[in-house]
Amino acid sequence: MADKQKIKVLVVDDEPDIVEILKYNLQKEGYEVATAEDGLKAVKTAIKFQPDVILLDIMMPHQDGVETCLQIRQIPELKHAFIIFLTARLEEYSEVAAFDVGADDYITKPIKPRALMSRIAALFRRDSKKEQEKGQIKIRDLNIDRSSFTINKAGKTITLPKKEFELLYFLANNPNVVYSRDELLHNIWGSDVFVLARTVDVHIRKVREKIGEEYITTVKGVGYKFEIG
Amino acid sequence: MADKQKIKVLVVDDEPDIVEILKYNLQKEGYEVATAEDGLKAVKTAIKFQPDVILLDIMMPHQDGVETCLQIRQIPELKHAFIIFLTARLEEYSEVAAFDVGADDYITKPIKPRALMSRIAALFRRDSKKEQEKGQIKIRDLNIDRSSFTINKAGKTITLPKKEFELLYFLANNPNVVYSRDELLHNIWGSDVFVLARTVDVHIRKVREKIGEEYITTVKGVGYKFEIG
DNA sequence: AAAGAGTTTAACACTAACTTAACAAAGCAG
DNA sequence: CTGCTTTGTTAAGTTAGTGTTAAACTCTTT
Repeated sequence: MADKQKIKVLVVDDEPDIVEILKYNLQKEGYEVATAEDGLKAVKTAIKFQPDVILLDIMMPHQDGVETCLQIRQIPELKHAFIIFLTARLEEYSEVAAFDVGADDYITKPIKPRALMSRIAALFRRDSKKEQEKGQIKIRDLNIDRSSFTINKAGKTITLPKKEFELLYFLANNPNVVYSRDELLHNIWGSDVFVLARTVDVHIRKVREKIGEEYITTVKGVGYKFEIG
Repeated sequence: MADKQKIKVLVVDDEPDIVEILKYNLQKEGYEVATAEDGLKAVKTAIKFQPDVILLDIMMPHQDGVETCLQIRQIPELKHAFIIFLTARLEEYSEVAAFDVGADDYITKPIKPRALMSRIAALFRRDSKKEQEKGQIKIRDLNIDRSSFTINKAGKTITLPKKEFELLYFLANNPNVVYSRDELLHNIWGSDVFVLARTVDVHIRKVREKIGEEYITTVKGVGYKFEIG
């Protein structure tokens, strides 16, 4: 998240207005942006530009988004790229078809830039989690297992609900680092969700209740951290 | 949270009720607020007030929000300002038109104050992250770690409360420089806080108590400094 | 449409942290 | 040394921040 500046986004749409709006907003957020006006040019540009994210309109002249997506997915250098479809609500491409073709997400027009930014950010949140690969954290006497949403402590297995688990997982993954409630909300709930910061307190409470008080400590006026060492 | 006071928001709507609600909520969150009741007055007020965020109703007498937005975007001093449109759902200004005109976001009425606050906060989140780029100080036999608000000394880890940590961190960051109590208050408590200078003494005491007497020395008649070399 | 788990909000209780105050000790000028 | 000023230290008062519980809401399942 810290190196958002370097993330490259390719915007593909035949309507110059939309391209401009998206480009403006993306650049404002610190992304590097390239554009293309149809599917054929999109593929060429993508090869040169090596984008991390491709925003792809479905309805385009010459070659539509679905076909373009298929082509891009064939190119080894672009396999890591996220592809997000942009669809007018009336265009009845089924969502399933879009995902079938290798898209990572889709957004219906009219596009709210804030929502779009959130989704892009979310993609990288998810991705960075994948990079951690393990899914398992062994820390102190806890064994935290992402695949089953369980904690193992001294032979006992505790299953946590989603949010509680994510909270513990996030903190345990960054031990000894203090996170404010807002940071925790942003990282776990997502940036497009509007919840009170105090919600975090309640979840902390539940986690402590279930795993014990000795792991998560409060730094008053700042936030919470997972204690280690 | 400490520097939120400085963020200025201009609320523009022809319905006094809405203006009041927004003003009340924004002020409660620590924003500085100005208001205007139509597009023409909005432009004038904006020039004087130099807001960081402008909340702009679309349907207004005399001059609507879209036109107003266009004008504001022409003014160099206001180019950095975030513009958020407020729209009734039934007003059929296309969203695309709104963004065309240079808006950063839009929110449909009825407005949930909490959601609005979250969005505004989100706009500035990136900036506040930059401040946190500070990190670790190694000085004498201390290891001062901002991310966890802890001091490590000879293998022992000490967690300090916020103010005490900030005090030590500030002094250690400028070793051998003497700061008066007022300077410390200004730099750590903030320039707009009214507390007695002697409060610093007590915090110095607590820090000395926790890390030892040998680091912070008193320069009588002047203030305190972190001793080194 | 009722039940139930998960989540969020709201309300009240509690305490660490902060501030103030008050007195003791130390430094300094004469 | 004596009186005055500045700082140390402790304790008591106050507040902001957090803990805690319960109720409300959402979403899914039956």
